[in-house]
Amino acid sequence: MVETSRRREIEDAASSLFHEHGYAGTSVREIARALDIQGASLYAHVTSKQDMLWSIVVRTADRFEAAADAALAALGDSDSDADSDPDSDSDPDVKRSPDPGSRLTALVRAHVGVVTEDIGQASVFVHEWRSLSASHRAEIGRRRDAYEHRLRAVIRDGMERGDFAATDPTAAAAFILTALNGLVGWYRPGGRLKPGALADLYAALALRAVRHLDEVTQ
Amino acid sequence: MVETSRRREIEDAASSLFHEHGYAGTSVREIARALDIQGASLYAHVTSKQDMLWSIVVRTADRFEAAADAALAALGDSDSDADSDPDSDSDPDVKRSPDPGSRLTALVRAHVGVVTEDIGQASVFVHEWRSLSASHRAEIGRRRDAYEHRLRAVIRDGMERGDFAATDPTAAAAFILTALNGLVGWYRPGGRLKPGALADLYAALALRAVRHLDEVTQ
DNA sequence: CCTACCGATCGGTAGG
DNA sequence: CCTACCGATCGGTAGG
Repeated sequence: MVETSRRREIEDAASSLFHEHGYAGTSVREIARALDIQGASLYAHVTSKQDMLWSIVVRTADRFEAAADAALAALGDSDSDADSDPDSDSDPDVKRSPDPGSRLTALVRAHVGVVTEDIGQASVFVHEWRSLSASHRAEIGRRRDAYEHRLRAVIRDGMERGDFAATDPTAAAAFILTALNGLVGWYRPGGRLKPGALADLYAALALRAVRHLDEVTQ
Repeated sequence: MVETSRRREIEDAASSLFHEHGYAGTSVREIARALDIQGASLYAHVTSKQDMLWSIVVRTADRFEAAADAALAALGDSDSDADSDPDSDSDPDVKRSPDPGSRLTALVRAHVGVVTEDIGQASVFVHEWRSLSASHRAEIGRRRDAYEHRLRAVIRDGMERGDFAATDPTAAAAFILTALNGLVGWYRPGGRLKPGALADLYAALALRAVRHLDEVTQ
């Protein structure tokens, strides 16, 4: 569909401008200029400025959730998907999840991957949700909460197993998640640190932040 | 001076609205309405909307820097101020600074204190610098760099002394600093976690993030 | 701190 | 995707 690819070009231009100047600080005409068309011509493809923001935010939320799902599924975590891996040789009644350290590492690497893959979209998702309409904001709020809850559950699990240091799971999850999201403020594609190296560094920092000092898992 | 306190009221109203809706998303008339005056009446006290933003940002930058200075000075760090503490009994030629772990803890606690003390101002400082005019943005950029450099220096020092794990000091400082700044997105005065408890939790998380696993300093 | 007002720009529509 | 245009709102000024 031609329409779909043009729509994608518009959202790409919009997300990079929203990233630079914010949603409220970007005019519809600036988005149009980046595409070399007239401001009014944009409305042949989108119904409103809010429509563009909403598409970008939803698509990015999808990407974050899919990446987290895939990362946990690759570990053989039966909680991460509706149907568990039939090749798994673990007894589902005894220990259904891999160790919390591995799960935390997987979640952090997945999150960093999504951010570095498209810094503009990730930045809009992280910063511009305040500009969403009330109902859209509420919907994204629920999805964010569920996403953060998953990280919190890993930390709580690690604490209960004694792998992680005693801390406040809510504060620890917020600390780590905001650090990961903070990447949108300083990561630059083509910079000194490549996405893979950043994922390694951030996974190590996040894991150490919650892990017991006397653990020598890595 | 009456004028100064009225000016402060205006900046308080502005920072809380900038915090909620962003600089570009807040109109001068909305700020005026919060003060129960007409939009045009604001210009008896400020010269422009940008002028309000700049005052808030400068004042908050001052607070962050002063808090960090005081925190390090209280440890007896001779680098933290122009004139060193005459009561200090440490030999300035051998080891002029306290251990990196204490310095990191002090900086984190100071930062969290500034954020929790006025979440609106801190939020504007963290999020709205993109809305500053070019020259103002450049000036704040330099001050932010210097502030972050100080944190980086502590981390590098800790690595060289062997107290901290091998990591990338730039990435580690950014990780920690963005986690601290992320507080403006979820800290709420009067919430479950009080400023003191938050400072303790965040200091522990930041310290563990960079510290060697086999260290048992705390 | 007010009323009255300014030019510029905003998001969006009509009609092709 | 264009030209032409809309009402609303923007930051800010004049003059009191």
